[in-house]
Amino acid sequence: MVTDVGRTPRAEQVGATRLQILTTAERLFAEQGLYAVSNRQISAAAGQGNNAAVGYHFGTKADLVRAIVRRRTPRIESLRQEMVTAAAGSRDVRDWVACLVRPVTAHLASLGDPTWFARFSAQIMTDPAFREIMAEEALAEPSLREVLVNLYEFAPDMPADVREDRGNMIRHLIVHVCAERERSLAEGAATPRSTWDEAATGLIDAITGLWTAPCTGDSGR
Amino acid sequence: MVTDVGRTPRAEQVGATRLQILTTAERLFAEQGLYAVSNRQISAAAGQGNNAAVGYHFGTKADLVRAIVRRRTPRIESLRQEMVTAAAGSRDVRDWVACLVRPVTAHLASLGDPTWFARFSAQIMTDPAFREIMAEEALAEPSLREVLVNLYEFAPDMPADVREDRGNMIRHLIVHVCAERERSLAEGAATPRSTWDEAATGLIDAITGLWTAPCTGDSGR
DNA sequence: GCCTAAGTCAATCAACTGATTTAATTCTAG
DNA sequence: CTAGAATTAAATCAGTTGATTGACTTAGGC
Repeated sequence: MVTDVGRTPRAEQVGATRLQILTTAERLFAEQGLYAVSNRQISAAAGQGNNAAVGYHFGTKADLVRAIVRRRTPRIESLRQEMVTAAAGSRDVRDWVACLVRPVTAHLASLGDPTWFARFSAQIMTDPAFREIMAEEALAEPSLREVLVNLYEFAPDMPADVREDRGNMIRHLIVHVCAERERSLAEGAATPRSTWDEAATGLIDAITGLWTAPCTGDSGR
Repeated sequence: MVTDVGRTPRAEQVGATRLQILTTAERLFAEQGLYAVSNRQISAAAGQGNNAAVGYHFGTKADLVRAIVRRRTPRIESLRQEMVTAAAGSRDVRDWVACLVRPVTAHLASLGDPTWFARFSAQIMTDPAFREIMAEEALAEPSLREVLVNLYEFAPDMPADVREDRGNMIRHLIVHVCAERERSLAEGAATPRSTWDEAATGLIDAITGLWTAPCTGDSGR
C-alpha cells in the first residue's frame, strides 16, 4: 500500500488504481445500493482485470467504505474550518447554521455533475452495520463541535435533551436533503432549488427556523 | 395464498406462518440491514424448516418488503384519518403538523417495545432500489395529501419550490428521527425524549418552526 | 545489470445465494 | 371417507460471493 501518490511512476500508477476503485465504488454504491454491489463488480467496473483488486487494496467492504469517507471528509472539514474562522464572533444564528450546511453543499458543487457522495453518505448513515463508520470519521471533526458550541449560545434556555434532539434533526436534514437533491439531479428530474447554493440557503432558512422554534412543555398533544 | 386469516383452521395456520415471516423479516432487516439478510435466513429464523418459505409465500425480496409495508400502513393511515377529521377547520399550524407526526409515533408506541418498523422504513426510503416501494405505498395516502393542503394555507406566500423543499424535509425528519429513537431504545441507550409522545411533541415543535420560518431570497450566503 | 518486493492477473476454493424440483404432510370439499 | 389441492419439508440446481493461491510483470535499490 503506497501513500505518496505521484512521487514515482510506480506509486502514481498504484495511486491511480486506488482512486479509480474509490470513485467507482462510490458511484456504484450510490446508484445501486450498498447491498447490491459486490467487491467483484467494483473491481471489474474499475477496469481491473484482477477480480480481487478491492480486497487487495482495501480489505473488507467496511474498510473500503471507510476509505471512501476519508477521501472526502478532509475537504469538507477544511471548508468548514474556513467558515468557522470567518464567522468568529458573529451574533447571527444563520452564520453558524451556514457553517454546518455550506461546507457540504459547496463540496458537492465542487465535485461537478453528477455526484454520488451524498447518496452514498445517506446510505452509510442509515445502515445499521455502517453508521458507526461515518460517525467516527465525520462527526468527530473539531470544527463541527465548535459550531455546535456557538449554536448552543443562541438557545441558552433550551433544555439539554431538546438541544440533543434538534442537533440530530439538523444532521439528518443536511444528509438526506442533499442526497435527495443529488438523486433528482442524477435522474434529470426537476429540483426545488436550481443550484447547490440555493439548496443551501433553503436548508439554512429551515434549520434556523427549526433551531429557534419555541419548545413546548412535555404535556403532549 | 390465503387471505381470509382465521376463517378456517388451515387458513389460520397459513396466516400465522405469513405473519411470522413478516415479523421476523422486519426485525432482521432493521437490526442487520437489508443487504445483510437473505431469504434463507429469514425462513430459518421464522422457524420454517422450508428454506424457500419466503419465496413461496411472498416471491422476491421486493415483494416481501412491500408486504411488510402494507402490513403497517393501514393502521397509520387510519390514525391519521382520525386526527384529520378532529383537526378540521383548525387555524393552528401545530394541529396539522401533528397530523403528520403523531400517527407514526402513536403507531410505534402501540407496537410495544422493542419495535423495528421505523428502522426498517428508514432503510427502505434510503435505498435506491426500494425507495419507490415506500413512496407508492405510503406517500400516496389520501389523508396525507389533505394534511399538506391544509398546511399550505398557513404559508400562502411561500413559493412553490420552497414548499416542495420543506415538504421533503418534513418527511425525512419524521422517518429518520423515529428510526434513530428506535435504535437508541433497542440498544438500551439514553434517548433525548423518554416517550414516543414526547418525541412527537419535540418533532412537532421543530417542524412547526421549520415550516413557518421566513425564506430568504436566493441571493445566497 | 540483476534481484527483491510490490502490484497485477487469472484460476480456484468452499460457502452461500435465489430458485426449482420432488416428496411428505395436512386440510378441505364433495 | 376419499380425491385432490395447498402447505411444509427437503434436496438440488446453477450462479455468485469473498477469499486464497500461484504465475507473471515491472519498478527501484544495490
